Amino acid sequence: MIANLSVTEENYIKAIYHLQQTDGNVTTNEVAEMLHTKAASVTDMLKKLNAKSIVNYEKYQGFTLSDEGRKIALSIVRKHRLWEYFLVEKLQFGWDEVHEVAEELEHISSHKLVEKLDAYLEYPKFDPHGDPIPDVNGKMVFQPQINLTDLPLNEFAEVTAVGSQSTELLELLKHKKIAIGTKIIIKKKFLFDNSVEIKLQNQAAFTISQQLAQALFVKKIPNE
Amino acid sequence: MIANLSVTEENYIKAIYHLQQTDGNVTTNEVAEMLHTKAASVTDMLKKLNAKSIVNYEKYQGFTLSDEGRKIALSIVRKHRLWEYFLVEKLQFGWDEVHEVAEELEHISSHKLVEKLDAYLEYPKFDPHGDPIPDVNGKMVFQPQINLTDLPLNEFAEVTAVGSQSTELLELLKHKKIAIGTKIIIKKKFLFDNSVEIKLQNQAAFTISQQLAQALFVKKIPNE
DNA sequence: TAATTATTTTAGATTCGCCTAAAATATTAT
DNA sequence: ATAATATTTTAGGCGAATCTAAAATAATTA
Repeated sequence: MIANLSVTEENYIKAIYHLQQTDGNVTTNEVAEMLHTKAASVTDMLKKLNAKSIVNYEKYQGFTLSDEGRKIALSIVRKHRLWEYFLVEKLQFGWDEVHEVAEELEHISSHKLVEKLDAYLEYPKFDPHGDPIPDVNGKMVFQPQINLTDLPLNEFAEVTAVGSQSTELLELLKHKKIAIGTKIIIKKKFLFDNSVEIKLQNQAAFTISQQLAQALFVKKIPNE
Repeated sequence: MIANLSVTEENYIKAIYHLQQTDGNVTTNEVAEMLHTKAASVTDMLKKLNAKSIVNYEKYQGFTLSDEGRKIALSIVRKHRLWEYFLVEKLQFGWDEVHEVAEELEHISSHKLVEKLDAYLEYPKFDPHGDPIPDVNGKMVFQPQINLTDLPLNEFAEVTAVGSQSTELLELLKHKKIAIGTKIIIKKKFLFDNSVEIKLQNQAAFTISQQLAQALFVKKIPNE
């Protein structure tokens, strides 16, 4: 069913999928930027993926993943997040160092490997960055979560996900001792620069920038 | 130190290494056959690897791996065998189904991954087929082993390795219930076709072909 | 040793993914 | 509505890895 695809093709499919998730509609230039390539190369690939019925594409009219394309994208995302979980939980990698390795591992083709890995890890629902792991059918848990900037003052919450996997962000989080599962309260919001004063368990309050607050997603938890 | 190599280059290096191990000197045609490609393609690659000082090559005069080439080959073999061990020991794969998956996994580039995997597996010395796993410096345990056809009658021995990873061989071994570690005695050798009658623990004796006997390597063990 | 055969290498194409530069189309602003 | 700008696509080329067919060299045999 799932065709034999090159690593390059898979990377394009994944990029389109992720851009579709945030942007809604995706442009040639956005894909080019995400893959550090040029628009002309993207057009070439779109024609190829269109011929394989992985995207619906008409020139100058934009494109979207087909159902088949989405299925493929989900299987790649599944592999990526399972491997990340494996690297952190079993091999003791830091959650800030697994993304690149998983970028390679996600292209290993054996279906049996993925299913056995999933079983070995006991079917995790979220990866180390808080992103949901699609199951074998592509279904994933929807986690009701809000941006930290939208959390009301003095409400208890827990970090559930981060907005990107950039090493810069992860380095900062590590330094601030913020990770998935960290309990957090907003004590104050400063309108001048939209920075927020937060407090973690057993720690003095401190202030984080608007940019950092926007990169954090949380879910409310019952007050203790 | 270890250059950035394409998967294809790595596969050539590995092929040359393995052929060197058995044959001593390797020919263009042998490499072509092993990689299911043509002699002309091998020549092209030899020129490329020569330019990178990975092989010593002079046209029409044969070729060998350089020290650097051997180092690279060992690191690929190390990864291949560690992954095979992981697949069998942790993910419960059958030893007959891991070879192809490991062919893909061996090209994952992260050094840190290999070392952490090795630690996680507690530094195994042999892969599931009985082949030694090179350590981080390329050193591996030499296992004194003999071909089953050279085992004297009625001496206790234990299977330590198999001569190939072909699915055909592994299927046959599975059916005969012969695996790494199986205790074995030769009861009789038949000169007509060089078949041998063997006996495993708690089993009636049976006869195996010359071809199968030649594919089995054993070490003698103290009589019980 | 000379001729035949086998092996290896070169020459010239092909496919994939990429590029730059120019053309086509769409969007935005005047 | 037209002009200016931005985006996307085409055209043509390049490097990696492959192929087939032909040429060069080595090995074998008569």
